[in-house]
Amino acid sequence: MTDMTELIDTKDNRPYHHGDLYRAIVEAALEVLSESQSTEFSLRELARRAGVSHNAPYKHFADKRDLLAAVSAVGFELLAMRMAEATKELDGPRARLAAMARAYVGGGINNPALYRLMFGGYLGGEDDGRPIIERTAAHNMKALIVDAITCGALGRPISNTRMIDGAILVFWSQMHGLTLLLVDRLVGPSDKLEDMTENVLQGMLDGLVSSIPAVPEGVWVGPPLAG
Amino acid sequence: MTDMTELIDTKDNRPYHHGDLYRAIVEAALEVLSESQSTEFSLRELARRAGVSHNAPYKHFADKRDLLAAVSAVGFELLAMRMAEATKELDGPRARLAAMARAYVGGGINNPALYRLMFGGYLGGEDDGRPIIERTAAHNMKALIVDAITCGALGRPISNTRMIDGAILVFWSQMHGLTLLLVDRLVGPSDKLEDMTENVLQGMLDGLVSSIPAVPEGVWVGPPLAG
DNA sequence: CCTCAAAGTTGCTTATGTCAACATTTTGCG
DNA sequence: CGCAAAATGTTGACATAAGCAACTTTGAGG
Repeated sequence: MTDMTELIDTKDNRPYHHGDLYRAIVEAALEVLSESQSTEFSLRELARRAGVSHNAPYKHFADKRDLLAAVSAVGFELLAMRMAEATKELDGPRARLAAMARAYVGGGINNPALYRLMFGGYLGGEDDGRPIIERTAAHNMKALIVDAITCGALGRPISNTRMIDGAILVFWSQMHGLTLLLVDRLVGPSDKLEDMTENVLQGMLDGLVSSIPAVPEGVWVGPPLAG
Repeated sequence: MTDMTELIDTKDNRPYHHGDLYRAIVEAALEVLSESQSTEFSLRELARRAGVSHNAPYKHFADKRDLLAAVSAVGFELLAMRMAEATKELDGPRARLAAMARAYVGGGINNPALYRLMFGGYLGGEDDGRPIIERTAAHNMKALIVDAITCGALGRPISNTRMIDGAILVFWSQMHGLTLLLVDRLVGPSDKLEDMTENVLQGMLDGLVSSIPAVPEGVWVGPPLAG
């Protein structure tokens, strides 16, 4: 269990009535989410767990969507930490990439509901322009992948951004897809996760080493930054 | 727009009070789903649209989850049709696989909420053993991919089931991941979908042609059949 | 015809999201 | 220090939803 205490973005730290409701609510949400594996919990339930009245959370979150966005952001931070942790002691860029892949897939399996929430459209809100926070969180995560690739995970250092994006696109979709198929039990069993990841990764990296498909003009890879 | 009239699995066809509420409700759900791009509509809303009382749907669906499972099943059928349609006139197995990939990704982009619903855990219900229907629907879809691969999409016919599953695992996760990254706008823009699909597909197929990673012992690929 | 089960209806209970008005605490500032 | 304003939290209310129960209508089959 990674310690997530530092992660939650408390707007301020002055101990008030409750002390730190914002954090308490987000933590409760993470709890309920991983217990029930569903986002269909109620704000009131979270309030109850935090020992406050049913309307207190509204002083910190505009609505449920807003709360879920915050949870999603924490999820991205956790995943990024997992990936950073997994690669910390590793030198070879390829080994690092492989470790990241394992961490990525493992993180998803570990808490499917959180993973689905993170990638489930709560950060796409171009429509109502609400959540910006988790975009940057997702972006941080991407940076880790970029790093491994530029440093030569594909046999040589890469600097052409089109190619970097191309490689990331392949790597990321592959891992993302594998994770979700595992999460949704369309492939499995998930205790063979390591083998499967290794397998898929191996093939993909071989393919990338022989030819990196540069991304077409105008394509972006990674969450679009605010604006 | 594909005609989906035939797809919906009406339990029986006797025209009763309403005539065919089951179908009407599922159709309403598909409508609302693609309009609102959210599964957070109410059964009552569907009942309203179908012109029946708020409780009528419960004669056809045990609960909301059950209804969503049925919708999900239709989604799989639609996707399978799209894929079949896209490959109908094509001979070369590789061209067929590419066309299927385009259809798969395109189908997701076309109705993100439906796609998320399909792959969003409503068919994993080992926990409560509810939905079986959509598993087989998903399975039918897989068959199309198997076909293309066994027929030589990777340069030669493949018959080793471990290798077939390995190839499908790679192909499927890659397409699935790409689709969801596009759907969630983590990569884009989605009007460059064709280019990106082609790109990713190209690299992946090249990789597969040179070496097909056989799946490890005990791994399954595709929805586990009932039981 | 007449009975019965399927299909649909009305009404109730409990729970939720969210708004509004009110109470309390903290902070910032003269 | 002292107080006004902002930040937090509370109570109450409203509209709406899920789902259960009891009742009514309708079509099918003996």
